[in-house]
Amino acid sequence: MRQSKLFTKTRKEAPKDEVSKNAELLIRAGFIHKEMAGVYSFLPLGLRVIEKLKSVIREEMNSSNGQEILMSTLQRKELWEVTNRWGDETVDVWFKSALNSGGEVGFGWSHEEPITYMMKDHIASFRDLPIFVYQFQNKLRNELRAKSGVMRGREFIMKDMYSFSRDQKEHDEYYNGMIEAYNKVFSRIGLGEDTFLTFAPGGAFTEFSHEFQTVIDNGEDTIYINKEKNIAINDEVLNEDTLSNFNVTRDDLREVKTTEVGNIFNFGTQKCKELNLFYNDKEGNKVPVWLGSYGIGVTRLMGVIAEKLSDEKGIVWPSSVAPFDIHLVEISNGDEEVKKSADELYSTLSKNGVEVLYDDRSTSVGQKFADSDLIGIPIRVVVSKKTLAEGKFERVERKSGATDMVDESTLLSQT
RNA sequence: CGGGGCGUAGCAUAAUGGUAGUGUUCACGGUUUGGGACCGUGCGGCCCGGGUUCGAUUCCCGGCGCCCCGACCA
Repeated sequence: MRQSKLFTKTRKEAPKDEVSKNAELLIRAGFIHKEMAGVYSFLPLGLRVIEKLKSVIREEMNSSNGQEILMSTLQRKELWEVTNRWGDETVDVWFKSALNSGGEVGFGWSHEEPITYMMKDHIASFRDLPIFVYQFQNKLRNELRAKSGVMRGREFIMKDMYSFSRDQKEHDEYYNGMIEAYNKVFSRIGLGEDTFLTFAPGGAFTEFSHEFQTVIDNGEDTIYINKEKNIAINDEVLNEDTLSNFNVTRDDLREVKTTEVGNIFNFGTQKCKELNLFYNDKEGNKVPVWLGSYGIGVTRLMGVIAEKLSDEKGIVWPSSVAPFDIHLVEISNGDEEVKKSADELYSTLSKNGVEVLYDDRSTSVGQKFADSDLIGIPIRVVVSKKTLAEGKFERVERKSGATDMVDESTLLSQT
């Protein structure tokens, strides 16, 4: 994409109503626009990051036999009344609205109830199971206090997967496989080192649920970790019992601030019993389905990455989720030869599937480099009189600043 | 929801009971040209409602919005 056509502008200063680093950087670089507290729109660069994150997650979900769907945002009141989760006393984040034709609907803050109910259409026999479905959906939650930029919003994009299994064994197998899939996701998007599978409060059926917690300075959760023993425990469940369970003492653990980027949860058979989702086994017995739910906060991930993987100059996107592969910057100052060389490189790279943001604007070098650092594409390629004279292109790694001179074929294999 | 803070131009920031200055962005002209370059000209603003006052952006009351701490967080 030619940057001269990109409608978004960068800013030197962050708006005063944003204090969180993620929102400051994402707004300054033109990735997102704030609509209201806790609600952000995604601009071209931001949307590209979201789509990259989605495709990494999608690949791992598909590898785990997940089938992608898209459920509605509007949800039936009656469904949630069945499980006693419509009332504001039980769920305090509901957005609700009245239908002009009468009745009331809810805006989905979760999809466990609707999807379980929907599966009644498709699950009748043990032959129909297991089923694994997922979606990327905007969740709407009437949070009392939105905060920390895109980290805790009232509207956000979430990947939610649901597993429907015949029995506990089948459920556990998938659940454990999903832990592996999640680890792959976080590792692929550059958060693997600092993301921990964390034991957290369970529900009525299990002692623990599992959260994926990423270490971050302004995190809203506190967990206790021991890297050597590969143990992470949410402070909500840190007690003597838990400690002895894991055969550690408090002194073995280090306290860190984190944010929850993923959560996997075992519902057992309760949800399906409540919503009357049963199947017939081989003997013709009516058996309740096992439900598991697996979430990843996609927009929150964007914030975590922007915040964690950044320096004083701007964002440093990992290549797996960067909005473009290469930031091509021409320093022609009106020199036709330089301009032509950059144009040609842009065209060749684009034709060969390299995603390039081409800074073809007639603005100062300083402006271009500052914007480039702020936007944070992993590789910058500079075309100037200097590089033209050498017959090569200058390649700069955003993360390290490492610079070398390369030819076109090297850049073609840059993805 | 409890506590605290803040609403001035697209963004950032100042002063003021007598209608507002600066930086940046933007437009135009000129000089520059490997790190947000310089000079000049120009466009553009006091959150909403009520009160006090001859006069309110300023003081008072209410509302709305935003941020932070806490509580909450499937």
